[in-house]
Amino acid sequence: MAKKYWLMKSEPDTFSLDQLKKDKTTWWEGVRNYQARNYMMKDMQVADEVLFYHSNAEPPGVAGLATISKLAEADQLQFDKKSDVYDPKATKEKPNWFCTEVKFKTKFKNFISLDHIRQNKKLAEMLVIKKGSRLSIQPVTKAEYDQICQLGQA
DNA sequence: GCCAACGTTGGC
DNA sequence: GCCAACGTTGGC
Repeated sequence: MAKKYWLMKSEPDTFSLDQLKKDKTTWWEGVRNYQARNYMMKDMQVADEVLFYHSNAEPPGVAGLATISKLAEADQLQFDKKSDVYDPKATKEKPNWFCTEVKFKTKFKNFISLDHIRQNKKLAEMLVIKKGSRLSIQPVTKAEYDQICQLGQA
């Protein structure tokens, strides 16, 4: 299957690209949106490329790159009563939420701010700049991915 | 199955 | 901290 390209949002106060660099890999836990979950469960493949996006940040934007390192497995936080993303309806036999493992790849030389994306005509179709697009995992095209890489590493 | 109320996201 | 946009919940 052809490689796919994604944008994954994280709040740097919660989990930043620098943290991922330190940890090397992380399970992308805590997603509680079905559309985002389905992307992880059904569409993501090992070696898919990821734009690591800092949301709720100053400024918001793409901080660097990651890759998918493992296919989706049950999100362990759904079983953890102390977690604020605990799901009482989920059981180990029938988990409700899944997440992939994400591996650090690159921290950009140039942070690509949301503003910067908006100003680039080649990136005009990206979901992240569409009004009200809150989805925390979004597909991107290869062309968009390549363009952002080029800007980030120039 | 509709839809109003409510909660969350995330830029500003 | 505000609030627009959107997703989810739950009564009917």
